[in-house]
Formats: sequence, C-alpha cells, structure tokens
Amino acid sequence: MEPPAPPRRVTIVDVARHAQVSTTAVSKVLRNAYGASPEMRAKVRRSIDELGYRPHAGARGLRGQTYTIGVMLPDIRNPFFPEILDGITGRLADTDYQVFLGPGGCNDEKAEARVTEAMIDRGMDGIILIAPVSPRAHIEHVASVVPTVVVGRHGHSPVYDTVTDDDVTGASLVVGHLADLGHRRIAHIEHHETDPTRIAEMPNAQRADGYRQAMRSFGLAEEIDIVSTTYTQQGGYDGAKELLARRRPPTAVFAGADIVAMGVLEALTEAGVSVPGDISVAGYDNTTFASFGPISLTSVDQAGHEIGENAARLLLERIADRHKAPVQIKLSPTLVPRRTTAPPLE
Amino acid sequence: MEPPAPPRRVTIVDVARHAQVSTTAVSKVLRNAYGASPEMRAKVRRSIDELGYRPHAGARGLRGQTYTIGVMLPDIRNPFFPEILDGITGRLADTDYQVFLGPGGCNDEKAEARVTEAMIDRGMDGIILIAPVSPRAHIEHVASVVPTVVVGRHGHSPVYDTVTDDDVTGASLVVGHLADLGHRRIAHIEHHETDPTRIAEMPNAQRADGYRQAMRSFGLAEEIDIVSTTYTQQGGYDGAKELLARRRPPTAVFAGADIVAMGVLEALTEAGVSVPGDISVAGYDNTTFASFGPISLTSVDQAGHEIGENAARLLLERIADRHKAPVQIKLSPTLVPRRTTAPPLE
DNA sequence: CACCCTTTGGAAAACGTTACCCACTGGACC
DNA sequence: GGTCCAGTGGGTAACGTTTTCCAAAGGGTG
Repeated sequence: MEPPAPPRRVTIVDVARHAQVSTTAVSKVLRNAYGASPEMRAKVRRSIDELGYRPHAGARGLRGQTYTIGVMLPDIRNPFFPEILDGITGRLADTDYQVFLGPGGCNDEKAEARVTEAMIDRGMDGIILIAPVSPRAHIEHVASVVPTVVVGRHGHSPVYDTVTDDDVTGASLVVGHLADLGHRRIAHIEHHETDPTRIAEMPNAQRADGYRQAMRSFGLAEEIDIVSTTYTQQGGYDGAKELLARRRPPTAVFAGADIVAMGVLEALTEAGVSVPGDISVAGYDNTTFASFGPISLTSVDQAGHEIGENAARLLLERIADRHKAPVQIKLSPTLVPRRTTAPPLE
Repeated sequence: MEPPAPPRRVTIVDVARHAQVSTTAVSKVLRNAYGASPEMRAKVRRSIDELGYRPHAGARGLRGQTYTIGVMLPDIRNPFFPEILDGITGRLADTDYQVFLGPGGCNDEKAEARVTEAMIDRGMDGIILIAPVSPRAHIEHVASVVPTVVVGRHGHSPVYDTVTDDDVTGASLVVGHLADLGHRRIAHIEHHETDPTRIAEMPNAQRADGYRQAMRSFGLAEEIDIVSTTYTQQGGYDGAKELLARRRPPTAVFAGADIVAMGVLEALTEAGVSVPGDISVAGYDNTTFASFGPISLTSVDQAGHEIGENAARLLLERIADRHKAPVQIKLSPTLVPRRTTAPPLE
C-alpha cells in the first residue's frame, strides 16, 4: 500500500537459487525448450509459483521474443473492429502471446507510421494491420522487419499475408437483394479514392466495382448511378441530398458503409421521404447499431470473427517460419435483410 | 523486400561510432540529460537522422523507462471510450510517450488482471485503468508497482489518482429535465451491483443514487421506481417489459446507459407504445448512435475528452513524482435533449 | 600560482533474459 | 572394453540501453 518501497522484482536468478538449479534451466522450463527432465520442470515450476515470478518481457526481447503482438486499429470508433479483435484474441488466448492495440489516427499515414514504428521499437513479435491506409511501400517495409498480416486490404505481396472479405460479392449481395425486391434505379454512395497506388487495394473501391458488375449482370447497366463522397455520416447526408435532387431519384440507395447509411437516413427523414416506403436503404458492415430497433438497417455482415481468427493463425505461422509463402484469404460476407429495404411502390 | 536478410538494427553503438563520441554521450542526447554541449548534441542528432536510428524500448526498459503507457479498456465495444482515448493521446502527442491499449474482457476480473500484469511485465511507465471492475485490492497492487490513474470509478486511494464524471449530477440532470417537462412517474433501470466492496465506487450505483436523490428533491419521493437488470440491450428490454406490466406504468424511463435505452426502445416499439408520445426515454453516455436521426436519444454527455486529458496529465505528474499526494478529479456532465423526451400526455 | 568548482566527455558495470556451446552420465552396440 | 549417442544440466557471452562513477580541461578566486 505504501509507495516508498517498490519491492525489487523477482528475477530468473531468484527462481534458480530457490530451485537450486541454473538460470539456464529455468529459462528452458519457461520456454518449454529441450533439455530439462520432468522432475526439473516440476521443481522449477514450483519455485516460480512460490515466488510469484513473472518473466520480464523487455529483457526477453533483447535475446528472443517478447511474446507480444501488436494490432493497429486505424480508427477505434469503427464498430466493426471489435469482432475482428475478438477473433484475434480468441485464437491467441491459449498461447503465451499478449495482444496490444496501437491507436492509429483516422486516415492518417503519419499516425500509422508512428504506431508501427513504435511496435517495432518495442520488439513485438508480430503485427496485424487492420485496414491500413499507408502506401504499400511502408507496409512492405514493416513486413520486412517483423512478421506481418494485413487485414481488409486487397492485393498481395511477397512479404505479408492478407485476410479480407470479398467486397465484390458483398456488393452484389446487396444489389441482388434490391433487384429481387423489384428495384431498378439502385444508386451507390462510395468513398472516393484518389491515390492511384491504393485504388485497387481498398475495400471501398472493390465495393463500388462489385456494385457496377452486379448492376450489369442484372441487366441494370443503364441505371448505374454512383455518388462519390466519403465513408462518414456527413458523406452519406451529402450523397443522399445529391441523389434526391436527380430528375428521377433512385428507389434504393446502397451505402458503402453503415455509417454512411445513417447520414442517408437523416437526409431522407429531413426531406420527408419515408423508408422503406419511398426509398430503400442498405448499408455495409452490419455494425452493432444496425440491429437496433429504431434503425433496423439492412446490411452486409463481414465475417469479422473469422477474419480475426485467420489473421492470428497466419501470423503465428509466419512467426514460426518467416520465409513461408504468403497466403491470401478471402472470406465470404452474408446479407442481413432488415426493415429498411422493401419492394418499390411504383 | 526479400525476407532472407532482416538487416541488423542500428544501435546506439553505431550512432556513437558514426558521430565519433561515446555511447554515453548518445544516451545523454537521447534523454536530454545533463552533460552534453550544444555542439555535441547537434553532431549526435545529425548521426541519428543519417543512420535512421531508433532506440530499442525493451533495452531502455531494462535500466530506465520504456516510454510506453498502457490503457486498459474493459470493453472495446463501449462507444464512450474513443472520446477518452482521444483525450489521452491528445495530451501525450507532444511527449515521447506512446500509448498502447490492452483489451480487457467485459466484466471479467481475470482478463483485467491478465492485461494489467502483462503491462507490468512489459515495463510500462504508467497505466490508465478505464472503469475497472477488479477488486480494489488488485488495483492498489498494480498502483503500488507502477504509476496508475483510474478513470470512471469513484472512491479514492492513497496510491492512485482518479478521474470521474459526476454521475449523481448527471442523473439529476435527467430527472430534472423530465420533471420540468411535467413527468412525475419517472422510472429508472439500473445495473445491479452485488459486490459490496465495489458498490459505492461504481458509476451505475452512483447514477441510481443520483436518481433517488433527485426524485426526492423534486418532491417525487413517492414515485421512485427502480428496476434492476444489467447495462446491456437485453437488460433494457427486460426492464421495459417489467415496467410496462405495472398497474400504472411510468410516463418516462431513465435508462442508466444508452445501450440500455436501445433495449427499452425495442420493447416499447414491440408493445405498440409510442416514443415520446406515450413514454419518454432518456439514456446516459451520449454514445455515437444516440445522435443518429432514427434514434435521436436524449442522453447525458460525459466530458470524455476532458476525462482523458486529465487522466494523462495526472499520470505524467505521477510518473514524475511517485509520492505526490493523490488527486481526485470530478468532471461535470451535460444534458443533451433530443427527440425521445417530451411532455407527458395526461 | 595553488586551489576549487563547473563543464564536458567517457569507461564500465549493471539490467534480466536467452543462445550457444560444452561436460558429464549411463546405456546400447559392436 | 571401447565408441557413440541421447539425455541432462550448466557456464558464459551476448542483447541495447542507462547509470554511476571518474578524469580532464578550463576558469575563476584568493
């Protein structure tokens, strides 16, 4: 209770003395390494428990591993990440690895770089980057220093593994759902991507592409109508305003993300347009709030838990063998129809 | 790009050699320590930049600090944390400290202990615990080993600082608002707290207490009506069902958290009760989704950003002087009236 | 000019752990 | 009875920093 005497930490030397063995022996037991008899293991473990010894991660990192895995979250607000994180921690729960999250700034390359560098400086054994916006060169630099798995970004590289959701399929699920209901004028609100090096790798671009492909395959090529704003509530609001100003407004709006759909709903309510009576609305991500009663938004559920599990698994494999061939995993999303989509009136 | 040769990291020795000084000198420059002339500082800094040197945090931790601060989040889903986190990172942005988040399990003492121990093992310089559920003894144990600030938990201790929001005031803001609108039968849904050692320290208990006090001060002591469930959507749903079954149901429901209010809205919609026509509903936390158009929930805004800033500031102070007298900061919440509250019909 | 103090710089010993190597034992095998 | 090998245990030198000293140089003071 009294701060004056922060007691010296129990070290491996204390354990060795207590168990009357060498520090090497203790180290072997700690790492389940070869060269220690069952009796010795038992004796050492007893001493560890008795003394309450815990290995010092920093010191371990100097020679071997730190048993720490870093997960970079670009935007902690995105309600889709918790699922992924659960998947990651679930897969890692019965290993010796501990997960720490590095908060990257939203859409901020500088912040991302700062966090990834900080993770490397702390000797983390592996890094999972979630939907990074950094240029590919930086990601490959990170991956060349420490085992890395990239989540939510398409494209592949010789140095890291990727886990993504099939955004093209997801978009076509939405278009198909709306077309089945009888809609023809289905508009899409996308997040505008300018950087040419990223353009094919970002999920937003894939969703827009998937929308285009699906519209064509349903014979609705003529009706393709895309508004470019941003994946924010404001972006959805602006996009909806623009669509309402059309000579013939769409009867359904496919927002590229749930948060965008929130802005759309806001704008429609303001304009006195009823949902789904006059216009149907669908989102993407199946975020927590999509299921709330007053919202009940039709959305696309990415297999967040599976994404996380796979990312963690691949990372462990890459830590075990840094030179293994890179893997790309693409998971399938599912449609979650709710009360914001219905057949058109006309 | 090619993994085969993970290049050796640049160390302080390399910098020293390049700048033709001792490693001691480089170390002094890194830490802005006394005993280095301006010319030497300049020379060393030039070498650092030229070689792209970055200090190895683990090695630093062995002797001095790791320049790492751990923030324990009990539940990453809680949409209230991002605000606090922004406040923390904002305050720390122009220091050398880096923040990492430790994901604690929801309401899980074991998980909390695992994360805090992991932070200690990694030599973190300071720890911020957000709304911890662990017994006070464990928190004090942590605080006795490493500088600690506790957020969102009342009560005070000789070994750590606290930053909280005034939940009693917050509750009275809600009751006052509803009473001003003309409501008398105002019910409250609380999170039931069983553990006697925590009971006075948890925000939920304070909110329930504030509700009672406010009801009395508005002359509504007779109308006090509390349902004990949990701070979850299901808890809100169940609580609302119970309230609707009363002989004379309340005309307003004060849910102890926004997520609870979501469950309440669901139950009311299901029962064909209109909001705010028949029953007004208020939440607490002013989470992101509270402001969404279709929800538009009256709520209480905790000064999340300020909470975070203060927590970070106190932590820096405590790192500078571990023996300073503990501080308790209590911030004031504000009411955010929206469309789920209105005067009663009768 | 002897003395003391301040400034500047460095040598060397920690810090806690693991990797690498070597030594010893006892049994199997020829 | 020698050789080889598997199994067991330990000694020691790293790993990259900071800290604690100590020495030398310069500058004021009496």
